[in-house]
Amino acid sequence: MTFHPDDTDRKILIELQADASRSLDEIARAVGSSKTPVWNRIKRMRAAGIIGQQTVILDAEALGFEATFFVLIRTSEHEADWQRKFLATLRARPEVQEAHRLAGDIDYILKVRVRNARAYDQFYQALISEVRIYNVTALLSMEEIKSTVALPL
Amino acid sequence: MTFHPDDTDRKILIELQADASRSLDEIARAVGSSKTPVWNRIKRMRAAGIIGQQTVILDAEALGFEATFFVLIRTSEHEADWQRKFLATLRARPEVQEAHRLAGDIDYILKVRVRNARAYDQFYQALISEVRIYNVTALLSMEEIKSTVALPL
DNA sequence: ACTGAAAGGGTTCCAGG
DNA sequence: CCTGGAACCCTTTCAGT
Repeated sequence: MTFHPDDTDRKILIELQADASRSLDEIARAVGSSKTPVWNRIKRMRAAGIIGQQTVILDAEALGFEATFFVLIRTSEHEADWQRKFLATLRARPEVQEAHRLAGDIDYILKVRVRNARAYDQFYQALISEVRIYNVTALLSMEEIKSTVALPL
Repeated sequence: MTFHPDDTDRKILIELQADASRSLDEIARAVGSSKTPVWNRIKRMRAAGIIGQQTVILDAEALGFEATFFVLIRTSEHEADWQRKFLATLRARPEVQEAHRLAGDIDYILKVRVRNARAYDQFYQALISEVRIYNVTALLSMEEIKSTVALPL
């Protein structure tokens, strides 16, 4: 199930991660190949789902999203039904940018991006009214030191 | 310093976040406008830094990045010098996808994406050998429930 | 598997309303 | 500030090596 990129594939992925707006010609030159082979490789990796969504990174602060919270959640409920509802809630809430189920005594971690602390409280109230949660700790980010979606290929 | 997108700007940003590979014509149709005005708005927002990097989301699992850790860090050192070195280390390490300075008794949180637990340990050993850290808790992700970079515009 | 070329479509820019 | 069009560049495909 794992994909094993060769050297050229890996270089292509690095280039696309860094700047997906460049032309095929530029990418081909950067990886030391030419248009058609690069195009075929990209097409193959797209079809295989290795290359997914093409998107644009927006300046969250400039657009007024000034508060990021990491939310640590402990629950006492572990039935399938509770979990299904919890996951559906998280996926439906656009302010939840990341959600992970964890090993260990904290069960879930969320990354929540909102305009301000009040918006976080509204999210929090909505969440605990929809599903039973045993314990919540919110960590407020004061400064985003680093943020990337690039994999260290 | 905050940018106030009008309705059309906001629609354009939503479309670009969802799929930046579509043509200007398609985006213009989706937001109920036409090519030139949409092009001018995108150009303006790019120049202002509202629209940043254009990138591609890769399938981390398929490429063999099977372990994600959230790392909670407490430190006793708060001098400018220590902090400068710590930040430089984080920024230099490609396995660190996110790093935030926090309010409260946990000082930093990192999101670290690696191939396996052993690679995490190598990162951890390198980190603590470069900077003094008082206390570290690593939370291991068992399941990525949700992951998006889109802002809830 | 790569090269080169050709057709169609897209981006970018500009004149005019 | 929008419309429409023109020029140029890119993507996509295909035949040939």
